Amino acid sequence: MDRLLSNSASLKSNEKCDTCTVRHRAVCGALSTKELNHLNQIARDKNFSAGDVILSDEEPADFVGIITSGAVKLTKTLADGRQQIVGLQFASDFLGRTYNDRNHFFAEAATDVEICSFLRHDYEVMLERFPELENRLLQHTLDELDSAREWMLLLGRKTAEEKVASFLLMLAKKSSQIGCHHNNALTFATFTLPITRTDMGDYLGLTIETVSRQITRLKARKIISITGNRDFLVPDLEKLAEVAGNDVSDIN
Amino acid sequence: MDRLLSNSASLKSNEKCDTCTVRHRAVCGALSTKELNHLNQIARDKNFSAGDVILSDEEPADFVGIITSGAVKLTKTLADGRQQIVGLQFASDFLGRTYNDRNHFFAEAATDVEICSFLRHDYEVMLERFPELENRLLQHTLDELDSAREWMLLLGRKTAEEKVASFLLMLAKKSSQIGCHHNNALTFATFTLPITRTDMGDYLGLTIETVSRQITRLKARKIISITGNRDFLVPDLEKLAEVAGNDVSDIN
DNA sequence: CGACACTTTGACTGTAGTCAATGTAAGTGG
DNA sequence: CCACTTACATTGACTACAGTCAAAGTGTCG
Repeated sequence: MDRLLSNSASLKSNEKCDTCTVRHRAVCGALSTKELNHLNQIARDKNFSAGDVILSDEEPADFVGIITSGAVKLTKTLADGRQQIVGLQFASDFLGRTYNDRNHFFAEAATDVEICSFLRHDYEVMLERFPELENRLLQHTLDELDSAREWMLLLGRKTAEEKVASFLLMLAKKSSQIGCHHNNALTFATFTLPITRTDMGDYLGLTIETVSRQITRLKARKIISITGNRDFLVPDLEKLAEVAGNDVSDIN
Repeated sequence: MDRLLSNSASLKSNEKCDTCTVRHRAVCGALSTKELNHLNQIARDKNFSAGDVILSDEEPADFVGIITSGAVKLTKTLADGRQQIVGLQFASDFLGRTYNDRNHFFAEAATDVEICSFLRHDYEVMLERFPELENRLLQHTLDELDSAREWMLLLGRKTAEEKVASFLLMLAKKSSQIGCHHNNALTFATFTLPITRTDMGDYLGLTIETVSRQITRLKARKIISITGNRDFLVPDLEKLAEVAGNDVSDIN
């Protein structure tokens, strides 16, 4: 602990957890104030600029962490350069692989990113010490698995139009979680794309041209409208959901 | 417990765990003999015939379990009937969703299936009581997430030929885990398809016709040969891996 | 043997990919 | 302030890979 306390500049103060914007949504929300204090002691902030590689599949990662701001893309690449984004993570998401020193993907900062990080080994000790923390991580991992499987359906069976609509719908729903809820019947949404068209293609298993064409079509059909370059407005989420091809039971 | 003990016919005896073929690979491998005894008390065997629905995404599932024999496919379906298999599970895999009474997919028996099952609530109590068990479940879930992401790369970016070759390679590797290891340099493999061509298509995001054509091509190129109808022989795994487009670092 | 389910093969089509050019916006330096 | 660069996005013409529709082939079981 002395080792960790020595660099006081990058250490988080106790109050930092109290004012943390993601605390309740993140895995640490499972902990009591006292327990949180222990975690606090070993946490340190890391900052990345858009484009930075946060984790590589080549070298073992020595840390894990919770994203406190920004967007992170998890990518896998074939030998000839074809790329697939296998996960997009935002504030409050857990980043990194416990119990395995090898990642099977890259994590890249899609925007500027702030991470509340822990040395992997130290964090694993905490997991052992606080079963609630491990339980919360398990639940988070199960949710991620559900999302991954939802995306498998999209990649394997949806058309280009449905793929693009599904992605925009996902962002629209995410933004409304953070922004204001209208009286249960949320009908419209605005949001800003956190990633480029190329990334959209890599996330949806499409080329950038196809993504662009589908966006143009959705615009022409008045299902979306674009203000500025990356700012989207969806006037009727129901209509977008219809195009996305989700059946009623879908939550994601 | 009385309630559970009453139906002695379907109860597992203590010895059953000792002779269990999947014990060491499954999540219960984390437990000591004494702890295992507790789990044993609440376990009961369930049997399903090929085609049976094991879990539905419509009704909440009240049980979870470990597959002791057979193959289970996890499926998701769009409103118009397009289907995607989002996971294939075999002996020793954990089936079901803890901490959530809603499944987001169907689980269907691809072959006849035997499951060592637990009431979901009872199992969650065990998870709380034995942190090693929960830890093992977390690790299993993390591995499943890794596999799901590997499959996202396949679905989003691989060609039909690469998809089929990847699937066959996966089965070949799985069979050699169960069968005999040759002195580290395993060059050939034989295995039996656990699923139909239709299922292969649903797993790979292809039509049955495309799957069939690609298999014919691989046969013509002598990369695989088929004995009987579902029995495959791969003379040179390296060559198959090359067609599958996996880069060297891939483990799965 | 016939019925049925599953698989293969063929001819044709269509969706998304490829290649190429143009458009747009933000930033740099003369 | 304007020309220039650079990165990102859109649009167009053409192509190809996988999908669709249809028919024939194979194997299994009663």
